[in-house]
Amino acid sequence: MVGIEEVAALAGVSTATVSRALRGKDHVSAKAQAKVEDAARELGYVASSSAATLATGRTQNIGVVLPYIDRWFFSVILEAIETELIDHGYDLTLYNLSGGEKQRKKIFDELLLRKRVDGVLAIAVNPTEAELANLNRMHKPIVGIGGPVKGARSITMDDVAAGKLATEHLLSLGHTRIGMIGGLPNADEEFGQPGLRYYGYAEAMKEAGLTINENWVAECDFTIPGAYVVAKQLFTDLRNSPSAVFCASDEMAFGAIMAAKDLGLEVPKDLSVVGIDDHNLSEFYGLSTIAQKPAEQGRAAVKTLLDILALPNAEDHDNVEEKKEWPVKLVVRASTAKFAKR
Amino acid sequence: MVGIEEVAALAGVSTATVSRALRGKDHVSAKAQAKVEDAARELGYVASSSAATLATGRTQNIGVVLPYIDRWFFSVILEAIETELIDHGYDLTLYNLSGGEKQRKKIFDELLLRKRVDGVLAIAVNPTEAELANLNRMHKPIVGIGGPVKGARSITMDDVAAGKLATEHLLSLGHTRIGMIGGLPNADEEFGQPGLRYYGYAEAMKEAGLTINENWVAECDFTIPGAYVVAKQLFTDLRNSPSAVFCASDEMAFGAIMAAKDLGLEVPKDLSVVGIDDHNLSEFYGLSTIAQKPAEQGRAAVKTLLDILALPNAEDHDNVEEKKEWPVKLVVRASTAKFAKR
DNA sequence: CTGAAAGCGCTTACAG
DNA sequence: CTGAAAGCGCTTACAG
Repeated sequence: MVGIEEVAALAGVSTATVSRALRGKDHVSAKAQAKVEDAARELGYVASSSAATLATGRTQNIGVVLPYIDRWFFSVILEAIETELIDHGYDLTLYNLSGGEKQRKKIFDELLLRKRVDGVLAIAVNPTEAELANLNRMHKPIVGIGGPVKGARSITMDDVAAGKLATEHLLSLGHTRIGMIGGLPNADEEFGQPGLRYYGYAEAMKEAGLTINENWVAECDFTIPGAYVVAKQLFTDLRNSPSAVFCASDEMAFGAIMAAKDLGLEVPKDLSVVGIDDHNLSEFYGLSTIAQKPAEQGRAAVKTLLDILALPNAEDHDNVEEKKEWPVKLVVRASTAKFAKR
Repeated sequence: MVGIEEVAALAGVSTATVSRALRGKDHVSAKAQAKVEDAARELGYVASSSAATLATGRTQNIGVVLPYIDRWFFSVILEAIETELIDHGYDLTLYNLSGGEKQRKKIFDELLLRKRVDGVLAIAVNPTEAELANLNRMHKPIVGIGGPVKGARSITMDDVAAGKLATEHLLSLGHTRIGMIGGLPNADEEFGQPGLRYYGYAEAMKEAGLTINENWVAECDFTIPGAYVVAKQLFTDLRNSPSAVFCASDEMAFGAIMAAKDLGLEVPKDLSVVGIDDHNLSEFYGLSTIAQKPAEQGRAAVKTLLDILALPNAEDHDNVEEKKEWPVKLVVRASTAKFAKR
């Protein structure tokens, strides 16, 4: 395990000069620079990050907290964040909240605070007041994605607007018998996104002067199989069923499309389907959807966080509430079409 | 930022006693223990991990290296590993290799060696000799999953056996016109799994005295859309097409099933399909497949790695080649049936 | 069982 | 531009 002393000895300079040369912060004579670089290379020297952290107070490490990994939105965003952090010389420590309350407590009360990370990225995780207070006490900035974080910065799309935009697309095509698959307002997700998307749907329907048929609104667990089952229920009576369905996620839309197919309904001739996400399989399914570009959201969040960390004063690292709205776009493909009697 | 000194002062003991009480390693009198715990709680003290690492040489952190996150196998295994590590008091630092050669070099030559991790878990990543030599120099154990690691321990299923088992299942049902979708032997994946699975298929066919029809073997990128396209090609001439297809992954099997459906073929009446993985959607698709249980593989790898790290002598941390075969099981569902003329 | 003190390996203000 | 030295905040062998 070669240390800085050995490099200094081989290069014939002090450890201070080695440190300066290798970090490239202070000026070092070209000659010393070269000697140090040669020595470091020859010995295969890599600085110990714990020693550097202890001396500087910076870990060059970001904690990422999320509730799932094995879901499209999360895995895409995680991959983008990781690449972006590495590019900026940061490591990523992963904290998955799937382990329940006890694990969450451990993560927020111990791990994140063990001076292990310089900042936190919270993906669809809403810290409690106490959790945030702890972070503030340590001057650890946190940036949220996938939902607004109370008392801190976040980047998130407007779920109500997304639901409304999707529904209005169906309305614009002449549909009036519009169902919805997704979460109802009381769903206990971290931010109630499912509910928010429902509100957008309800708002659009109301503005169009239409009433919602409650038999055509189905709660669902955001999975393909779940939506498949639920979608079939919407069509128990083909003489009285929706001509269009808004699904609160693309995966549910895939399930709905498959269910329709298996019932002998043609999409979009007999049924229009629109989702939210722009999943990487949406093009394959020809799904019209609301794109939310998670990879770009992730990169933007990394930039926000690193910009804060670049500020020299610790007070500037304090968390302040600041919502940045992420733009949302309708992508029209083959799963939606003008209403036609079937 | 409260440190150990403040806790010691409040508890009226030395920092040595605080450390001992909080780590629970050496014996401490019940009275001192209580005083320290109270003081630590009152101050919200959490030890600095960089200081602890510097003093002990242990980071309590494991580096996980993988080529993708946004793929079923990888996200499932990652989630399982993370939970298991947290349970054992370890953090997980994520290194995704999707950033190309330069990023890989940075990861293996700098990040992993910055004394940041105690050990490495490599998922479907095969370190080069030089990369492994670096790890060995630092006495960092590495355990591989999803492919054998040359010169180190690994847990991996036998891809040839899996391909053979899947093909034999089709043979046992009376099929002789068996196609395959997946990688050909020359595919440049890290370990050539695609090729290995093909060899299993070829071996089974040969042992059954059958020759392979090259028009029925299609290379594919392991995605659903890719397999959909390729599967349709297998059925350009329905009078002369396979009655069964072995797909080297479940996602490709899903694509094949959809393609068959869209062509008006019934699965399994007109076409039997078998995959490899036991993807979480396989039950939904009724897919017969070879289960490889990535979450369990991940947990087993964590156990192997932590067991090594628990050995007190640094030499015991050295890497030795040791392949542990992961058992594989055929799961029969609704996508395979006895051969029948169509 | 407990404390004083050395030491882990860096970084950086200070002095030159 | 460079070096000697203090200091970051823990842990642990040593002595008592």
